[in-house]
Amino acid sequence: MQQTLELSSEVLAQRLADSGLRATPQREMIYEMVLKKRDHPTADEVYARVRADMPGISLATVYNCLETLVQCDLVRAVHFERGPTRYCPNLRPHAHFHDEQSGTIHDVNLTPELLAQIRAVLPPGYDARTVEVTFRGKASPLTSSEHRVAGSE
Amino acid sequence: MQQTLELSSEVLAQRLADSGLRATPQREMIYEMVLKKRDHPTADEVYARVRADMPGISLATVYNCLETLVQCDLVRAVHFERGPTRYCPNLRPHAHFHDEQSGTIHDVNLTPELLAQIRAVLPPGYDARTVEVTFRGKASPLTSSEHRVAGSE
DNA sequence: AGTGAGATTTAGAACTATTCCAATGATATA
DNA sequence: TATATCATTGGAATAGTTCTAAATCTCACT
Repeated sequence: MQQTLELSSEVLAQRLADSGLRATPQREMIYEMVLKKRDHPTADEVYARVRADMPGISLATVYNCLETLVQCDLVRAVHFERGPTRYCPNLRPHAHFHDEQSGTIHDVNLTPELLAQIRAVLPPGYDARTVEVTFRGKASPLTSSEHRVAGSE
Repeated sequence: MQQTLELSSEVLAQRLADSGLRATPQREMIYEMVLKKRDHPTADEVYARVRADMPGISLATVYNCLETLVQCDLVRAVHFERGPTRYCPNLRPHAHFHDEQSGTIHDVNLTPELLAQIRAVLPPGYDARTVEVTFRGKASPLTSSEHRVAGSE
């Protein structure tokens, strides 16, 4: 598990610089927070977590920073159902399993092969930048704790 | 193309009855409207279309009826991005291609085989009721008109 | 046909999530 | 250090949806 071989703050600073943006304490804090707990928080949840360490931050800034992180390809915004946008720090190809009973979300790895097969259904002329796969159903309690990767509170 | 071999109003009445609900003019009208133009309208768009024929209908009723149709499995609610819920009358297994330039949505057929393969990535204990596949990208104009199945205005 | 129970519709208020805005504060560069 | 630009902030504004309470309709039963 090489998580901090490259410091996330450096990755952030680099990506921001690439887009002509500045590294600010708010952006760093929010990026750290989203990476730390690898679930799918809403802006409000991020706001709550960040305020513990940075009490003066505003909700507008949380929205701004999350949007910036999305622009820099450091997190992804997802919309599982109607309701608040959720932010996903997992950048590897994966599907989302939405447990309808608990409301939790589990990441499920996708192989490049399967992704290629899915893309193959597109008629010529369709150029997909991204592919999203979402399951909805129930995960039986016994296995859900073992396989659980991430979920909302 | 056997679209009205079984009258859609009868299908609706049956499904409603199955759930102990009544067939009302508003429910029938909204169901007809959604079937007639097979795109992915928002509640507001349905409201606008329905009002032409039924001027007194309220937006709340449109929301209520659409929700009822979703409960009866006659249409599906989809959320492509932050923004209004869209309603999809296509009940066959299909993916959605979201053209990022035009904002239009195209249905893309999915084979049962591919769906089975996708489901196969789930670890044991995960029981998926539904699978959703969404592409985002651009459809080149030449082919998009040929393959276009449905889109928002 | 009349009546009551419950289902349905309606208008508008309330609510949630998000964006906009104008003022303030921070930063990099000349 | 002045200046231009970028970023943050709080509050107002907006969009989409849900809630609420009253009016209306429908059905089953007389």
